[in-house]
Amino acid sequence: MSAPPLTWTPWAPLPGAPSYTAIGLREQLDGGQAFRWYPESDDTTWIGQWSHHLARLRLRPTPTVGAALRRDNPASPPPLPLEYSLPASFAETTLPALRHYLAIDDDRHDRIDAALPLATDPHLATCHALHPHLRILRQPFGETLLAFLCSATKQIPQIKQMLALLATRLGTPLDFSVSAFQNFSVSENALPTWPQLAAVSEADLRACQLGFRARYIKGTAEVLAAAPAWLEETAALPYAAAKMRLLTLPGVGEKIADCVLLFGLGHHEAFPVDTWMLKAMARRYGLEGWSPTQVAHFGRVHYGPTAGLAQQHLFAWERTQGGR
DNA sequence: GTTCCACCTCT
DNA sequence: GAGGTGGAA
Repeated sequence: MSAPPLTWTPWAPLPGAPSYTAIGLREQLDGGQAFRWYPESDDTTWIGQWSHHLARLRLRPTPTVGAALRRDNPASPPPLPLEYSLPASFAETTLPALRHYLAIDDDRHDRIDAALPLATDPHLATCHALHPHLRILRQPFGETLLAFLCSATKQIPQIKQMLALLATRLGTPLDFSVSAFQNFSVSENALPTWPQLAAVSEADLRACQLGFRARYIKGTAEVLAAAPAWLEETAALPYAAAKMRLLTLPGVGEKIADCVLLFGLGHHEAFPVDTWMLKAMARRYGLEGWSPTQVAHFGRVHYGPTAGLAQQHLFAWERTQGGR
């Protein structure tokens, strides 16, 4: 009855996936959208989880000769194709799930990317040039809600730590043996579902280093437990109506609602505004003194259906280049 | 309608 | 003080 040993499929190209630089792949997987991807030995190979899935991604390894040829321009290595490796016994279902998660062959992403107002918005064009292939992930709704309830006044490494603890202590084991994992930060468990969260005490949640967020997660779990179709019904609503429902949950304000709407429900008109974005829009767009709500409104009006992707580009640039 | 502060835990 | 929210002033 013990889980089978895990064997990985051989590394293979991921058809339809964009090419990334190491920096770009890090921004894509660990830049504030998702919190369950970990680099392996270097920053070109990552292992990550979502739902009951586990996957590895890497940049196609460069031959040594290639590295030598790039010696003249080491600061900007060329983008490399993405490769994947999956648990062999689940590859048949995980591969399509991975493609969906990464929005590969998603013409909606391609249309939105093409519709970004790069010609009339020079700063956005600068940001976009830094990560031309950055895309909005398509993450499971319930997990996205949990992740961003953890995110209040926390940095990415701390959010990842909370989610890893939640999975390890409260989640359901995956069908893999523990020894399969090469990175200790990767939990052998899925994240706890909302029914599972409703069944544990606030004290158990606090033991996952959630702090005051434990009360919000417990409260949200109770709301969802009292209305079993809550997530499903919310997922069926358009942006504004889904947002109103999310805002009724304890611990969900406008920023977290917009993150969940964008990363978990694919509502690209969402424009999450945190302190980084407040700073970015004040400095780059002259919005000094504007409130977060006002900046969010500006973003939705200015960028329309491309607001979510534009926000991710502006956000990435501000965090990594913003000192200039 | 806006502003201020407590809320956990760690850097 | 931190990638926020809720309640009070």
